[in-house]
Amino acid sequence: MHGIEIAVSTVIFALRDDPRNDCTALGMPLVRRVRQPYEGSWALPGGPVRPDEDLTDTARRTLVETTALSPTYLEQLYTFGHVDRASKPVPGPRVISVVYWALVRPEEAERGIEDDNVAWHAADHPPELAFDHATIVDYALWRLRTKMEYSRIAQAFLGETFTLAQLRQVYEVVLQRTLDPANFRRQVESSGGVEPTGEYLVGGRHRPPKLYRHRAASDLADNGPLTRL
Amino acid sequence: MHGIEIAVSTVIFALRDDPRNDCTALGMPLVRRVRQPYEGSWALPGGPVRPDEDLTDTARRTLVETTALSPTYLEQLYTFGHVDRASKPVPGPRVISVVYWALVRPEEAERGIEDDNVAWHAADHPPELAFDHATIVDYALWRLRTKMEYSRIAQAFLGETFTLAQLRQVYEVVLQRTLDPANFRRQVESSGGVEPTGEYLVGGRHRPPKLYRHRAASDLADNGPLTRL
DNA sequence: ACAAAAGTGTTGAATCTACACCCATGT
DNA sequence: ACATGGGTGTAGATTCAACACTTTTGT
Repeated sequence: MHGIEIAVSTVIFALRDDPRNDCTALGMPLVRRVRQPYEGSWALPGGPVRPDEDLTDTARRTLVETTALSPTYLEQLYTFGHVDRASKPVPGPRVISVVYWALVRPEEAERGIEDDNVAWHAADHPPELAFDHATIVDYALWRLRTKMEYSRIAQAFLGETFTLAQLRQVYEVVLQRTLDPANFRRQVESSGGVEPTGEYLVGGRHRPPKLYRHRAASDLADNGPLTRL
Repeated sequence: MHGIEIAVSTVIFALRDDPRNDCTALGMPLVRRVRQPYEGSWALPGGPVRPDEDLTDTARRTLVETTALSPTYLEQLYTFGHVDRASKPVPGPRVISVVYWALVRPEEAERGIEDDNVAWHAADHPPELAFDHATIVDYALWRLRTKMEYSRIAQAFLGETFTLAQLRQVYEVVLQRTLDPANFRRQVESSGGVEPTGEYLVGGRHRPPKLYRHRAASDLADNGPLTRL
């Protein structure tokens, strides 16, 4: 038997209201390491793959165990397997990490565990991270932003019903630029990804906006022949 | 120590002239299994990861060992880890496969080993394949076609210099549709991915076409923060 | 009445697509 | 001369981006 360990880690994104700056930002839950190496540093949630467990099940399980979150979107990101990635400060066994990335809704994110060892951080300015997790987060962010432009994953950040302004805000926060509301509306409406519920969101300070829902027909992202799995 | 084995497999694509139909098609080298399970079936080249070997090195090494090919483009595709993927006809240990995909040039493909146990097959009509390799090939094909539309990987199929007609043929064969030569030329020229060498390809039956080369500046595909690795 | 977000309309620019047409070579 | 692929030009359709303007609510 060889000495390579295999683990799953997950980069989790959610839109959260930052109370300090009075704005919403892209957040990411991290767990504090309680063992050497990198004891005390922040790291991505994850853990070893059990012998009878599919990789995506490992992702879901470790996610629930450490953060109590269940994602609306979960996709494999990349497998990091460099020989020395787990043996940098002190020698350790080789670990190959199959990394997933996940999106969760704001309400879901609120329910998540939050204590000294599990906390949300800004996705674009993460603290010092253990192992090669900084690179992993960079790549996950890049994938999120890239995929946002040609798929409907933005909807995975929102609940069952939502207004177009809310959906637009998702794009604006993630892509870090403002979008023209008029053009955005037309783009989304003609894409066929959403459909109006007929209801309106009342109680706002201004004209009540239409509510939309996800169109069940098509998937949030086209992953080709992999969607079947 | 757990009982999960970790291996690397690679889907290799090349454009090859099919002598039967007098046309070029997308080919893929496969190796015949010499052991149970699936003994005698065709499978993707690959093998177990050595303890001191990076994943991409395993891909390169097994590629050379079994097919004698060295690719111009090599990228991680996906990691397949379903519990029962290697224990279908007869029980066997669990194997997680990190799959890569590769592109090789025609001249390179000619040099590759070819015998009873290593042979080229049509990428879109593969024979019965071992394990879940049929799914893997499907996915690799999908990725190739998808990525072809927004990157310059098509150039990895060609040598140092090439004509625009040759580059166009790559697109036509892979995407399985004809492209307007005039519009194709403009698209490619304005993309900045190629630059004229100043030379012309002589010896053809018609007007000698300009020769182009890859522009060294930018990479063939934008893989974000992963390009550094 | 007014402020501000929701939603509609319009215009010019940029891009895509189809196709006409000229150019240069081997036969 | 002519067939054929190499290469340029152009007109119409489609898409994109910017912004004016109307609608509807709370205050």
